[in-house]
Amino acid sequence: MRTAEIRSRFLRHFTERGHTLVPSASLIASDPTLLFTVAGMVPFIPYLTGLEPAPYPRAVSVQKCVRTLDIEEVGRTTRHGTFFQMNGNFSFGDYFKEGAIQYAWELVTGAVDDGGLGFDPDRIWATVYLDDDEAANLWRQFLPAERIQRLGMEENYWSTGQPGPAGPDSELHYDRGPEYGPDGGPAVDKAGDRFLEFWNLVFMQYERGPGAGYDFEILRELPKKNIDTGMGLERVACLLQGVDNLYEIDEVRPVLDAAAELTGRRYGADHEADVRLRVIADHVRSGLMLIGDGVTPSNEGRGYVLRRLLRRAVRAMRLLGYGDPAFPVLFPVSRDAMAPSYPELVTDYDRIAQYAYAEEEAFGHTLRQGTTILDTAVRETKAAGGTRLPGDRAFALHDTFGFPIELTLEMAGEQGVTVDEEAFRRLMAEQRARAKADSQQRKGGRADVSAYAAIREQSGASEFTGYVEVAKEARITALVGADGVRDRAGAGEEIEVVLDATPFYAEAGGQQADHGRLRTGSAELEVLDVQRPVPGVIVHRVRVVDGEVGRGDTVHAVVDVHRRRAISRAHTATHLIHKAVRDALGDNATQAGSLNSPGRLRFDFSTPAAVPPSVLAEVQDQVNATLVEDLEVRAFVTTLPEAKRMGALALFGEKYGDAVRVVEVGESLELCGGTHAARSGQLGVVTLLSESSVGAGVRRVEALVGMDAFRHLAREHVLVNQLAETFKAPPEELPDRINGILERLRVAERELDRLKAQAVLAGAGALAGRAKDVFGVKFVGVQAPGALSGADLRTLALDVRGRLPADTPAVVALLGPADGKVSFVVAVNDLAREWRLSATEVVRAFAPAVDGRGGGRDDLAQGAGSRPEGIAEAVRLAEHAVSQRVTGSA
RNA sequence: GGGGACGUAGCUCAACUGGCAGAGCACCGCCUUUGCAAGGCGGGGGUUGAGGGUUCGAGUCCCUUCGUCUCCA
Repeated sequence: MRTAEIRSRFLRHFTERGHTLVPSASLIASDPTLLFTVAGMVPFIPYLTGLEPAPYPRAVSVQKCVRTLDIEEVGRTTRHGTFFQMNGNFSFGDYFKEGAIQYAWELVTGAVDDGGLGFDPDRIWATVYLDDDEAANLWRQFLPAERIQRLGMEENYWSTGQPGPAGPDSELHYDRGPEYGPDGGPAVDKAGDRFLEFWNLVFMQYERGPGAGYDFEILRELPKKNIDTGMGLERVACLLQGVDNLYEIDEVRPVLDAAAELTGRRYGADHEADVRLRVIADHVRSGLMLIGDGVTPSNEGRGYVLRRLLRRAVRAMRLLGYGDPAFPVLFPVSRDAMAPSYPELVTDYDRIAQYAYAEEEAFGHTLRQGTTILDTAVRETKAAGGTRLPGDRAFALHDTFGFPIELTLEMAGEQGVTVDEEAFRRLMAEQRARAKADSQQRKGGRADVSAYAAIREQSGASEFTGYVEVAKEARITALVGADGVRDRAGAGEEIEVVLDATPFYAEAGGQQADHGRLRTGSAELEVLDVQRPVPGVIVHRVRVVDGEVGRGDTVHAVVDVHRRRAISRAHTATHLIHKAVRDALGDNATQAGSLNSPGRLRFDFSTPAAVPPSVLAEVQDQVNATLVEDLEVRAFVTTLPEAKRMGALALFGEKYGDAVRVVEVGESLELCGGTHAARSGQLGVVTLLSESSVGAGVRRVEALVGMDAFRHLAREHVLVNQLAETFKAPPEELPDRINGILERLRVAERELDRLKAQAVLAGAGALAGRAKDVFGVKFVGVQAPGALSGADLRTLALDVRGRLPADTPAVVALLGPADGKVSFVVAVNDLAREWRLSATEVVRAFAPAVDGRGGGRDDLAQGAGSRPEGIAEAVRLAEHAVSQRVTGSA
């Protein structure tokens, strides 16, 4: 049975039994502390923990998941995949153990013709928690007692590790037969090779207290018990397709085969090669799905995990002897294998391919660079007589240049050199420890998020009324200081205020927070920032300007309208720019972030290359044309499916509830929770300031809106007029005029340099003629004419040296006073150096006479001093140094 | 978030412990030459990413900042 078929049967089974079908959430988890959606229940956490009321009593989903914790195991075991799909049915205070077990049994053993999965009931085993008699008894309806086993907390108890819901669970296993291991059921087959676990039913029954591991207290029974199940889609596919491991199911195997063909390998012939092929198949699929959900390769967070997956796949191809770009072959294969379940992969493929191929190419660059560095490291190791590459070299290759250790091992081995792997691993461990220590230290800062959740529990969510009003009477429901919740605050203090309702917009979606004032009968507070630390709680960070406030006080909340409007105009402009950018560059140019501040905006979007000025001009033109039309900005609330039907743009990874807000301006239609201008005409003018790169594949434009834009343009206008005035040319001729001037300036400067050099060198002949004979050495020691810079002096000295016969040892020492200082140069010819005369030594010998210092090389040295009166003495000392050296060595 | 490396001519890169900013390719001109990456001679091209500091002197050392690459979390 194909994987897509199993998936649709699962969904049908539960929707027929009253479950609401919930589409898979994005792999980008809405919880910012989670890197990815790592389990089927992740999107339901708020309902399962009771944080939010569930919108339906029962639900079913097939959730995309990514886990990279066991990335090293991929390909080596049968069941580790970095991407997998979790089939799950959920009950929120509705049915409990009996329903969960019955539904599961019906689907698993139901006949294929009746929409079931058709497993042989005689091969199904169940495990339950030690004391869970209730579950055990329920299973007895379907299974003989000997195929129901009781296991401990390690296997059959579920908890998050935090205080909150917990409870026993029950797992279904399939007996693959004696060829996979001994009899005895899951209890003896801990590795799960024969009795493969494929469905876990979690019974959320209790509330647990704090404690590490399994050492915690059960506080009470939950008033509303929940069901959370997870059936590994790949595992079931494995079983129903009769293949050995998840890399051989229909959704993965084609990639494996394609990789085998590219590398000329036969799958099954060589264990190590098989592992690599499985790694490639797994990572390519994960990469495809992650990019599909809007993750892009980068050096941090999710993007880094993606990058690592893609690079590991490329690396495995290299190790199999294939060095050309492989993704253009492998990705389309993976896309076609996954398309039956995820048709959007086909429509989004251009965008996905763009990132994947670019990443492979970038890694190719890294590998080429690393190869040359590795080669020199190997050469140096050999030159030093060693046969073992030091661990720090291998680590530097990995750490600094991103060259994988496996390739280092392989390529060093080819050149007959081993690698100190132990040292390498030690350095890796050190780096890991550093990063860990740092993140531990950082954790302290955000512990108080729970405090805000508690406020919501107690006082309910704060209502945002700012779409329709900018002032409101409200009540203070909580005050939070640095040390926690408190009752009062006095003048001068900075605290956080939560209201039951507020017109203040909290920073979100790139739109900056409102500022303004809160006034009570006796106090005045200035709002400095507004944030929403947890959903439903809007926190105003304020400074108490005057008086004293307390919890329960009534306040008059007034938004700074001037700032709000300027921000709103920027936000509306962002939508228009987004639309224009997509019109100009294609729909692949999607928003990757934005910032809307008063009168100014920043808009990041993904696109492969720099945007040419002509396109920017086009974008700016289109936006301003929309402003002139003075279109109405319409905001309305609708359902997500309806919004999608209308073609509204939704950002990746954002979490939208059932009701979504849509903002429409002309042809621009976006899901958006921000505030906007009422009509596009209110924006006045939009002017693009710059276009730049944020990172690979992402560009940024910045723009001004309204009066800020106008003032900017006006300033530029004045500036151009000033320039026209200064250069005596009409504005349109300025570029030519300035280029002409620069060219003339360049010519003049070169001429000046030439004349100066001529002047400097004019005296060179005379100076050379004044050479004295000092014990066989031609010596020129003089105060140079005119005020020469150090560089000029050097040129002169070299010229003088050049004029002296090369077959006689020669020393030239020139000193030039300038601005109360003295610079000096000594040049020595080759023959003089053979006589062991060093320019540096000569300089050092006379420099003190002018309170100077200097040095250089044997043939040329220079320096400077601060006492021009000492020049004559210095010249004498120079000559003395030469004579001493010559006579001393003669 | 924490580390590491690198920013030098249009491109690829040199410049030893601080001491004359260079090479190859590309470009322009002239010459030579019917032959596939043609040869010879000559030439232009640089705020050594930016800013500050140390020093007689900084591409080189120190600090700040921007950018690129990379590892770890």
